Amino acid sequence: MTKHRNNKEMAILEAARKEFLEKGYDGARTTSIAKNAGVTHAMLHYYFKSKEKLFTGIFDDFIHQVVGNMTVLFNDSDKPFIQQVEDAVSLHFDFIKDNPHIPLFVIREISTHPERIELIKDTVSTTVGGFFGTVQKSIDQAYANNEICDIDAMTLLFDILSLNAFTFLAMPIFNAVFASQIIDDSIFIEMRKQEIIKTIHKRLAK
Amino acid sequence: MTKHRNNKEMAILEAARKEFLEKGYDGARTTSIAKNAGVTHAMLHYYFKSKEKLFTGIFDDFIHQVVGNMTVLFNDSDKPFIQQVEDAVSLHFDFIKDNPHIPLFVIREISTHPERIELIKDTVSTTVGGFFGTVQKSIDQAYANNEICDIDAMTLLFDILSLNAFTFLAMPIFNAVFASQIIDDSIFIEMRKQEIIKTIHKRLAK
DNA sequence: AAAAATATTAACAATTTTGTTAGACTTTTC
DNA sequence: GAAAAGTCTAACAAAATTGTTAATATTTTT
Repeated sequence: MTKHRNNKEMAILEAARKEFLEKGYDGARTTSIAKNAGVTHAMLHYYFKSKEKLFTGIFDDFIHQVVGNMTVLFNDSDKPFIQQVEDAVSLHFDFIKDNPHIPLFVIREISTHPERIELIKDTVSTTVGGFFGTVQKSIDQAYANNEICDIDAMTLLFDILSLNAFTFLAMPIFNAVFASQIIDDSIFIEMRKQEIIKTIHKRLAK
Repeated sequence: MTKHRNNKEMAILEAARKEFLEKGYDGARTTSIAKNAGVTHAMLHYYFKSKEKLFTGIFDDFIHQVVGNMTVLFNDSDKPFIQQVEDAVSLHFDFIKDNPHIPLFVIREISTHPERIELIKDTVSTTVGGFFGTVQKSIDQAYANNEICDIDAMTLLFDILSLNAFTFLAMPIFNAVFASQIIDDSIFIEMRKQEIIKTIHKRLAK
C-alpha cells in the first residue's frame, strides 16, 4: 500500500482529503479534486480507479486518526486521576480544534453509509473496547481512593466527546446565526474549552 | 404560502422531508422523492420549480421547528430552578429522540451552505437571543437565592444541547462499531438521558 | 540506448440527475 | 355547458458528473 508516491498522486490525495472532509462524499466532485490538485481528472481515475476507491482510503485514514488520537489521551499514570482527565479533555479539545471538520465528516459518512466502516469495524471495535477498559480501571482505582464519584467509563467518555465535538459541530451555526456579532470565534472557543473542563470536573466530584 | 394543498403536493412534500432529512441536500435525489411520493418527477417541478426551491421551504420549516421547540422548554416558573432545568433537559432530549435526524441535518446543511440561513437569520437570531436572555434572568435569580452556582446561560444551554444532540449524532457510529453487541439501543439511550441529567445537575451544584 | 514500464493528456463516452414541453385530462368558474 | 384555470403524463432535453481510451511522453530497467 505504501508505495513510493509521486507528486501528482500525492497532490490528488491531498486535494481529495480536503474536498471529502469539507463537502462529504455526496458533495465532493472529482473534477474539483483534480482541479485543486492541478491535474487532469483522468489522472484521478488512473491512480484511484473511481471516486469510491479514492474515498475509501481517505475515510479509513480519518477513522484511524480519530481512534488513534483518542486512545493516546490517558497516559500519565502518576498524576491524580482528576488531573489526568482534565489534561485529556484539553488535549482532545485541541485535537478537534486543529481538525475542526473531522467530527462532522465521521458522523455524516457513517450515518449515511454505515457499510463503509464494515472492513475496519473489528479493529476499531477492539481498540476502542480496550481503551474503555483501561479508563474503567483508572476510574475504579480513583473511586477506591475516594478521589471521584461513582461513574462508568462510557458515561465519562461520552460526556467529554459530546461536549468537545459539539463545540465545533455547532460553530458554523453559531457563526451563521450570530454572525460573530457577539464575540470572536477564538474567544468563544477558548471559553467553551474552560467551561467544558469545569463541567467534567464537577461531574467527577463526589 | 398556506394554500389548499392537494394530495400529490402533500405527498411530494412528505417524501422530500424524509429524503432531505436522511440524506441531506447533496445526497437527496428528486427522482427518489418523486418515486416515494408515488408521482412522476415532472410533478415535483410543476409544484416546486426546482430541487433548491423544494429544499428551501423544508429547511426553513426544520429550523423554525428546532428553534421553536427550544424556546418553549423553560416555562414553569413556580418550580425550583434546578427542577426546571432537569425538566427542560428531559423534554429536549425526548424531542431529539422523536426527531433523531434533525441535529445532523441542521448541522450538515448550515455547515456546507451557510448562505441558506441568510433569509431567516434575523428572526432566528432575535428569537434565540431573547430565549438566552430569559434563561439568564432565571439563572441570576436562582443564583441570588443560593440555589445554584455561578454560571452563564450560554454555558448551560450549550452544555445541554451538546450532550443531548450528540447522543443521537453518535448513535450510527455506536451501532456501526459495536453492532449492538454490548447493549440495546433503547437501553443505551435511556441510560444517556439519565446520565446527562446527572451531569447537568452536578454542573449547577454550588 | 533499446525495451519496458509507468505517467500523462485530450478527447470522448456513459451515466446520472435535474429540468422542460406539448398536449391531454380534470376541475372550477361564469 | 363552454371557457378558463389548474392538474397530470410521457417523452424529451440539458447539464453535470463520473469513467474510458488511444495516442504520446517520460522514466526506469537492462
